[in-house]
Amino acid sequence: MPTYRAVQGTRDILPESAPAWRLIEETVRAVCERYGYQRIETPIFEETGVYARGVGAGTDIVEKEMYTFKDRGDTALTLEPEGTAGVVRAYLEHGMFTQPQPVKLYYLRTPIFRYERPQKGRYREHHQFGCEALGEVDPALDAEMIALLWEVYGRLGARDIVIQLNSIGDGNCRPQYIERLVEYYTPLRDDLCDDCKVRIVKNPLRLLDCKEPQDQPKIAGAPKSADYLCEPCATHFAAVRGSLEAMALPYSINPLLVRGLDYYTRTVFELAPEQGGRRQSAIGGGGRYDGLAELLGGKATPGIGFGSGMERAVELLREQGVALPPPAGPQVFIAALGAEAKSAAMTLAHDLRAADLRVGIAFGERSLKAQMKAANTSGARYAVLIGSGELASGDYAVRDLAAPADAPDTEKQQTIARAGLVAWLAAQVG
RNA sequence: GCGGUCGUAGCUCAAUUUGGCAGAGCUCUAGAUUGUGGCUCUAGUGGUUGCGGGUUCGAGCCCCGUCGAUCGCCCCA
Repeated sequence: MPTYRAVQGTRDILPESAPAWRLIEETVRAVCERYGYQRIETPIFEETGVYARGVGAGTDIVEKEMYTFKDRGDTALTLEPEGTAGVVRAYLEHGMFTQPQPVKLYYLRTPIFRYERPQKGRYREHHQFGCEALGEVDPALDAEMIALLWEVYGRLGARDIVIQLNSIGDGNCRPQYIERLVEYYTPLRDDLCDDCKVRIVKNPLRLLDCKEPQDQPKIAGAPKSADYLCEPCATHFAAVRGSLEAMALPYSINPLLVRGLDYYTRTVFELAPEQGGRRQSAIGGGGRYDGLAELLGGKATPGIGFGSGMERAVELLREQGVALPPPAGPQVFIAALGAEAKSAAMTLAHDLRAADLRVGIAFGERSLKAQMKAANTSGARYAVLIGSGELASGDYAVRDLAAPADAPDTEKQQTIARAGLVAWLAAQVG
């Protein structure tokens, strides 16, 4: 048993999952750029205040899930627990409010750290891609972003994904709504599950997504945020829905959808596989955060964004059996016998790679048989054999590894002059 | 942070109701006439049975602790 293993809740992303990661990354990049989003990468740690103030001191993330430490200069730092706050900090720091608004940014494969109890689809380190659009309140921007996220998963080939949408109001109407909610729940208090007894004080919105059967009837009768929106929020919400309908996106309103970060206002949304049912299966979620920039010390700047978990996306593709592009193995494999031939093999490999071919070489002093075996396993189409005969004549043996096993050797193998070999192979595999 | 299940070679698993220096398949390495793959055959590498205690003449199998995985809660992507 090895002395060290990956620490709890972290995992290695091994070559076998590379095709899925690559497909997701390329899809995200292409779709984001099509929607006019530009890539941004922020540091994976920030001063703790960025998250403590941005995400909200009372949230679980800040209260008990952040990886916070002091560096050698005694600065309080925190490993990024979510993607938005750092991007907003960068927007303010670099004066992006002087650019044409909205400023549309995306991040990809950003590591996110949360000290949680690991389980399937939930890790202490995971990666997200996400988008942030700052400096514009237009509800069309909300709808466009939801469309973007939807398109990413559509292009990936994921099936049965649903969009859930809600509005939780803003600083004007939400406090009043929460009051109503608490008023409604207070008389029912003794009858609530233990978690909800805490929620009613600590995080009333969460009352709405309790899963205890005993509380479901109470949830059904509870006031819903969408019914208590102030006029501007109601207008905004209606416009978002209108734009989604204009694009024929199959969303559904979920009046019970709330999100855990304090900075959300108005629009909140989530993407999840249809049969998952449970919230943990959400593969992306976000919303508007019109108050966040101010919390971070900037001038009032509206914004909207989402984050989407890439490990969950990889798992989703695996579960749904989405076809992935095969890994790019070598096209040509070179086997050599003896030191002089090995040297010639290195030269040939170098020339072939300069001609953009993917080339493998047998290392070590293996028998030709072993080298041919390696060539076969590598998946290469052609094997080039170099021995004393080839060196003397200048004609190299080239074997077609894709030929039928029962074909005669004369059909599988031929000799090609070294001088024309690079061009010949390039033409064959090109 | 709480509760359930589980933890044997790199991988998938076996080891009679507690007892022989712990086995198989796959992978890997080397061979099966001297320089040739895909099939087959042979052999080998590889485990102080997650770790640490305890009970016992004796534990992979029983007990406790611990670490980890997994499922659910909490929360989130």
